[in-house]
Amino acid sequence: MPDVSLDTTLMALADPTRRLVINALRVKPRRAGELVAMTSISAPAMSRHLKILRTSGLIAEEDVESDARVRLYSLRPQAFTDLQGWLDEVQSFWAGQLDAFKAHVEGKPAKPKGKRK
Amino acid sequence: MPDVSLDTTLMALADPTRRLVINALRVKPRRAGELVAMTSISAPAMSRHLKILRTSGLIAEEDVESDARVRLYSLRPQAFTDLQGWLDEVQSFWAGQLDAFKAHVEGKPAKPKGKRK
DNA sequence: ACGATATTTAACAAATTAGCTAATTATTAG
DNA sequence: CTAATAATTAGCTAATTTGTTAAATATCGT
Repeated sequence: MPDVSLDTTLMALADPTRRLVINALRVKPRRAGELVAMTSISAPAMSRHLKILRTSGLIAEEDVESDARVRLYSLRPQAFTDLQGWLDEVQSFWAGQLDAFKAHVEGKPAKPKGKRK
Repeated sequence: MPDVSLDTTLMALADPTRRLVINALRVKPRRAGELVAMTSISAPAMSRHLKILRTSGLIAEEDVESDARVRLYSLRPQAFTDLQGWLDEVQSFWAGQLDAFKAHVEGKPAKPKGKRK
């Protein structure tokens, strides 16, 4: 079962090779070998990156009919959506800060001690 | 010169302690000591986390007039915005591939997965 | 000036990570 | 059947990360 927590999502994305994979899969699903050819790392190294991306829920693995040796990888939007949700939450602080800033500019030394809004 | 690249942003966010700091700063700016008290790590460890967050552009450091020993840390929205931009780009693949995906799903019933291992 | 406080830097150990080559598994093609 | 291909797992090493304690720096209160 994939671990779709924010922690594993961000950990999985915090590697340049894995983001290169993500960007490659944006265009279309790819085989592991294709992804190896796009980078300068070995097949085993790529395999491990793909495993991390898979268990973190960022990509999906799919078998291909014509050749059972091949695994096709593609993006899964859910994990990205969750991350976006967290980012939106974090960003929401800014609206609050803006209010305080406006109050400050308009004459009040905004010192938000209590909870607002 | 903060490094605001996507790489450092994600690397900085891919640590639970640092995200805890981010979440704490959502409410209001905090001193380093406050952040230490919220966690179970030592002050030096927190100091290094704050340095990483600062050099990655996610937080800002500010001196406080009443006491020159303390540093106030607060969120900076720019780095988050950049990350959101990247996420939106990645997500855009989904719209573009919706048709192909629908065709795939509707045209080819889920095939039995080959048993491996 | 002196001791206490807030934070950072230094030095080091433990854990994790990313890479490699070699071996393994599964499947295809001749 | 045998050789080749696609991908993964195993075993090892080097580099990086996170944590700790001790020391350093700077500032405050008396």
